[in-house]
Amino acid sequence: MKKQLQPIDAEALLVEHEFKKTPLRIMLLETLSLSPSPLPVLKLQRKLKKLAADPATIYRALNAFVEAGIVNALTVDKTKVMYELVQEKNHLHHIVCNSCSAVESIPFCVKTIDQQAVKLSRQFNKIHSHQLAFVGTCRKCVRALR
Amino acid sequence: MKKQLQPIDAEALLVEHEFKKTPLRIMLLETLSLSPSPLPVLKLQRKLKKLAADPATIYRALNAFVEAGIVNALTVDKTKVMYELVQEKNHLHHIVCNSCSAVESIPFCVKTIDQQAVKLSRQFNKIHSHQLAFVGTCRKCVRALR
DNA sequence: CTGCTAATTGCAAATCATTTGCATTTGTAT
DNA sequence: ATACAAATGCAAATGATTTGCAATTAGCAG
Repeated sequence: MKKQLQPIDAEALLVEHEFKKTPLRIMLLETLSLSPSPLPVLKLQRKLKKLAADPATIYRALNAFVEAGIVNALTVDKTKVMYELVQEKNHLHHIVCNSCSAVESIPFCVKTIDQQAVKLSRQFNKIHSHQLAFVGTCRKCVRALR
Repeated sequence: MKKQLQPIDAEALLVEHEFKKTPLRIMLLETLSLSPSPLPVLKLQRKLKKLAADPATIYRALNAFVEAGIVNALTVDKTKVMYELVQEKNHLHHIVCNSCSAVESIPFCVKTIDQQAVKLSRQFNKIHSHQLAFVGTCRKCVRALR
């Protein structure tokens, strides 16, 4: 049972977030929405090569999307930043190959990890480690911010 | 009930992993072992300033430790790499403030996340998101490697 | 304790992904 | 169609991390 990839309405998404609809941004969002796993910048550049897009422009677009909460930037190891569309079903869980760096998104949430972990490890052969981080605001900052 | 920090025997650890016992490495491991949370390179540099250690040396030591499995490199957001000692009780879970970037290690494992999540969010005020990644080896690579 | 050898370090230069300034182009509202 | 702000391309800047190489140091043998 493979996960069905829903193509998104990139233009609507851009309008919703008050971005101008440019070819690069549209194709960027569509590319992300059609990928079964988070994409590193290099792969995005390849996918967008028809547009002869400047790296700077791609970075600017990605950063703007992250800022707007449309896209999630994922960093599993030091050097590898990957981007993925933020979606309902997407709870930001991933599994990464420590050999070839392949990444898969995992379609379940923390709440059910326990039961799924076993299946998961069979699919992926072997899990060596995992990393979990919560992001929030600590009390000190909440105080400081008001 | 605060977590007790156990100072480690840095010299023994170095010997065990066939590293030479140099002042920098000893202090580096001790610093990491006494920190309640993962430390970014910048803070490590500050802590080691008595030794006037060259950044290159610190990076080399950290990379060697990570390679040896003594230290874990944690990257929560794009630019911030942090290092922490790998310890029995340390299951590589963290909570990060999205305002000041403070990081706390979380003393429980995935298996009990469900029950702990509530307490956790009270302590930390508010959790906006979380990120979980498993690292392992995919089938393709297992095949390729033999 | 002394000397030997390989590992470690400091320094300076190189690297590489990402960011930035600025002039030009493009999208959108009027 | 026009105007203005936003987006882009290009080249240069940035900044953390890495690397080459010569000098130093730790560990070991005698």
